[in-house]
Amino acid sequence: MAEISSDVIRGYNDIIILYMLLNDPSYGYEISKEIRTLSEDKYIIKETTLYSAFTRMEKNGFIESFINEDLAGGKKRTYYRITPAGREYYRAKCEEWTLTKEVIEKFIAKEGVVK
Amino acid sequence: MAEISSDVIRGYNDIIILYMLLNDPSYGYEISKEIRTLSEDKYIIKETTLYSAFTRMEKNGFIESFINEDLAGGKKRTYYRITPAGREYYRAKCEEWTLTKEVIEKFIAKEGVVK
DNA sequence: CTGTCGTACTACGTCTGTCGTGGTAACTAT
DNA sequence: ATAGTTACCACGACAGACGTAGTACGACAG
Repeated sequence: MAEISSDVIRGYNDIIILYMLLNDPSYGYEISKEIRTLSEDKYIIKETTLYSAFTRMEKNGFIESFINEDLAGGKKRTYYRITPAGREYYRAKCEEWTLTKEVIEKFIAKEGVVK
Repeated sequence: MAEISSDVIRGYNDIIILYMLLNDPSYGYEISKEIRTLSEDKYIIKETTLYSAFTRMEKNGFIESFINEDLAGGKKRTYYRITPAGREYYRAKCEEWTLTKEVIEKFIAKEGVVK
């Protein structure tokens, strides 16, 4: 199974993470597993990448954190919720994706062109 | 006209440049103009990005440089030619693109899902 | 004959996102 | 007991992209 290099996915981690928050708040560990599942094991986000994305996006106002303390055993978990600015950012990034995809495909040679 | 951010294109500059060398050797200035033309002004590669990609890819054995000294006015120009390893790298990157595209599109919400 | 524009690079330093390493801590199954 | 899973964070390294600036030559306008 081929895997995706980080430089190739770079710039898309934000929208991947935000996608996971569109409907409900969630937290790091769960999001990382969902990304893996949804991508059918093709993309496994690194923990540090994920958590540093949280920090960055919260600083930028795209997500908000809150702590859930009502867990069994008195454990805490940091949840994230997408903000309106985050939704707008997500939407813009999706549009950018469409454009980028079109551009890149101009540079993908059709079978046979690469002799 | 929307423009493409560098993080989004990161990881694809290599294949964009190599695509330009598939048929014939070329040089920096020409390649940059061709990228602009081919992408219909949607992607304008920065000079420094281009030239540092040349250095990197030559180090990796994907391209070879040679100097054309037979230009009017005794001018010199550095040309680049793709190597067999470069062709293989290009091919592999194109495959990776296909996979990446599929993965990312799983995280692009369909109209209406983003309420 | 001076100045600007286009051609064709190169050097240097900065920034940002990703990732490797390693650590903490509590619960859960064997 | 201990290995595994859950859940997270700090620190530093790295690499690619980019901003700024500089060189140098030719063409062409005024």
